[in-house]
Amino acid sequence: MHKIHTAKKVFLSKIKTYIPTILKNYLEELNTVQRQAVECTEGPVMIIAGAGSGKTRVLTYRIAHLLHKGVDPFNILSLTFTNKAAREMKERIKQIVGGSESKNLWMGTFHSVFAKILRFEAEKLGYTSNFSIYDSDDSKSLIRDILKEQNLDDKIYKPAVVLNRISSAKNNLISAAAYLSNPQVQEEDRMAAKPKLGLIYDIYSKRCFKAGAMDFDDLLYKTNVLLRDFPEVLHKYQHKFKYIMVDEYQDTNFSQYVIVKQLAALNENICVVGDDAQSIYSFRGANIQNILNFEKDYPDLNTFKLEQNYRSTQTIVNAANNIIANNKEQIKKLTWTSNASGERIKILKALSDNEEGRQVANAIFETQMNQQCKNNDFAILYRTNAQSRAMEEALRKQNIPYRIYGGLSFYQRKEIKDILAYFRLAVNSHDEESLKRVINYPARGIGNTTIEKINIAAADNDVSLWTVFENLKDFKLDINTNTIARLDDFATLIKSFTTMLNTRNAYDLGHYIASESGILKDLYVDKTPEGVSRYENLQELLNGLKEFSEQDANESESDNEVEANAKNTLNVFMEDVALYTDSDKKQDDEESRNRVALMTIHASKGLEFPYVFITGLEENLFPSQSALHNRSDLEEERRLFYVALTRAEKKVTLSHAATRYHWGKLNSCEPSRFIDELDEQYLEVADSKKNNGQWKSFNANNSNNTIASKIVPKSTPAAKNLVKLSAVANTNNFNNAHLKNLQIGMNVQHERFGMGKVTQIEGVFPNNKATVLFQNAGEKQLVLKFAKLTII
DNA sequence: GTGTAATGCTATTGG
DNA sequence: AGCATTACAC
Repeated sequence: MHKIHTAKKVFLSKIKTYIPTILKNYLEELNTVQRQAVECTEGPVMIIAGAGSGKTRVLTYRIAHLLHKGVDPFNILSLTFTNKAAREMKERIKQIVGGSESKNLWMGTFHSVFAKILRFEAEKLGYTSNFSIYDSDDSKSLIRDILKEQNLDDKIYKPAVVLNRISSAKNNLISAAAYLSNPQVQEEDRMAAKPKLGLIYDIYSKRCFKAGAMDFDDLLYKTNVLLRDFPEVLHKYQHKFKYIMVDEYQDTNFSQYVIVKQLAALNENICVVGDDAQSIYSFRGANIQNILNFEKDYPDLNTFKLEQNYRSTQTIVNAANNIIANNKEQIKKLTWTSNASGERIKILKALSDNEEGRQVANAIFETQMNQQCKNNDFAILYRTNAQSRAMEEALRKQNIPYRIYGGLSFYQRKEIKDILAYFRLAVNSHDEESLKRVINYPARGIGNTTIEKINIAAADNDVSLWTVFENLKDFKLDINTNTIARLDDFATLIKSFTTMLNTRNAYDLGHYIASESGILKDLYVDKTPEGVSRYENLQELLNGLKEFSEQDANESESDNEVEANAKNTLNVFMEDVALYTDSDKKQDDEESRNRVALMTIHASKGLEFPYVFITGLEENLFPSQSALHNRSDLEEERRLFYVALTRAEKKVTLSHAATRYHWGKLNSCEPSRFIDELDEQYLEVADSKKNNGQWKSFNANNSNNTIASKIVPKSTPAAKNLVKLSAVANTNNFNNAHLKNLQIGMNVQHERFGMGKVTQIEGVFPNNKATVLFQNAGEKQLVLKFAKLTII
């Protein structure tokens, strides 16, 4: 108690310096525990924050509080899970303490913060500050090359699997040398019939280094190497980051854990925030033990548990607790809410994945008609990205605008990767993956045989491809003079781009490269719809460059000491671009924001929506097939379901389909065990679970027809079910039969919108829509089978 | 060396 | 089903 009091005094004394903005007393917006967590700024702190418990608010205010106490923003490091979260948090802090202070905070994802530090310290590791960042496609492509060169079978050494192995080695701080010399690891690989994994890892690392490139895991791994091998660097950052905060701590891996531990070792002002119940990233090395063991690392720890949920209804909170109670491993906590009990969870049963989409789209439409709400009040969540297609089609048919988050991101599109490869080459010509990508795109007569010869020369002399390029004559290659000339032209082109890096801004140079490389023309000429879309994407990237180039110099001025007057160049743009994701893209206008959100459950972490649809609740899909055979994987799937449920504020709707396409083949599906785990008291239809079991007998391998009676002969028990189900699905269609004779000009009464007049009718009953002009509510489009309308 | 047809692989989640 | 790589004709 005493501590809290002191902290408040300090805060009050500071008030004089921030007169206008401070008037809002942020501490009063917090509940007791939240406030304690905010005010406990010294020493190790762990905040166990249940879903919707105001975690972001606590983190934000804690930083604001530190600033008010007079801590220099340069001394605060805050690690978030996404760049978007960092941006939003910065924005809120700015509102509380004012802009000039918040700018200098170090805030971002592990990857972006430590990429920045690595660029600063690159020389110590033998890199230059302009190193490339390989994304996983680059990494896999490099692995494929290595396999070819080593004559290894890519069916045994699948690139994705190899990369995973390398990735988990790095995340556990095992170097290639350590990997090769560890008898246990070697034995493991021999047993798995993949004895060459260590060799591949070793070559892979060397090739990345030669190309001046780091992959995603290197950004963490090399940071560890830096802090381990250069004590003066460690000391520097230990002194710099006097206060460290880590969000979503349950999803950090060993490599991240060690970085944080090292940096915090001097001051021990380390605050981690997390929820073990929401740990869902073990597949990329996240270790739930980091949060479970935090107490052992810091025995004099202060722990705060945020257990009151401000987001969801009681039904949702209780149902989520009911689900997570099935997990064995967890920190005990009781999440509760004082919100209303709210609506029960609804379950939609569909015959096929397409029908599931239709039902979800209809339900959204219906909710929008009954409750006045916007498109962005809805989210459709799924376990795998492939499920988005059926949802998209259904939403398009209903004319409901939507936006897909994740999936194939903008920056992963071929045309974007192509132009970025040129940019990367301009910044770092040794970047091997970029060079291979565009050396003959657009086609300039440099074929595989020539590239192969250069490859061999580079490998024989242990230099990068670019070094061979730059010194073609010295390598005495067996290439005809014509081709030599083309190679020289290409090298000259790239060099000319490089020389312009410091003399032109990002947009000018980007546009110049797009046109000089021939990409702009190549995409412009293609008038197919896909080609047009590619051209538009390229334009969008260039627009982004333009915005970047025109950024107010003041905005970015404070960032760091170097490059005082070179903030708008292409190399600066390229520093972050590899770490951008779709959700980092700004979307300020109402039109692009007011859309139904479609995303995987993983991508929904940290977000909230009034209405949430969790789709594809089927065995082998959710929980995923690969999670069924061991307890901890299954528990992670269950935590994933917990995360999905707790995204919702008002209402959750679950859906599952009896059949689903998988690789072009129709499969039958059983409802998920997670539905059975939900207590019936939380479900809208009490008997909705009763007939689940009978679906097992349904086999739809030879049909893609959605009309039930046509699929299976009526005599079988399964057929009876189907008829019954389709009847259920159809009841909605006919409960508005009295509207069959609705005509233009008729006066009608709506449950919510009041009196109105029909101005237009389109479509055929019962799938028709009417446009009604209401006296008070304005013009509305109503689908008649759902509309709460009466003819007057 | 380039363009098109055939083949084969993929889809668990992501920075 | 959709995309990427490979095979083969020009």
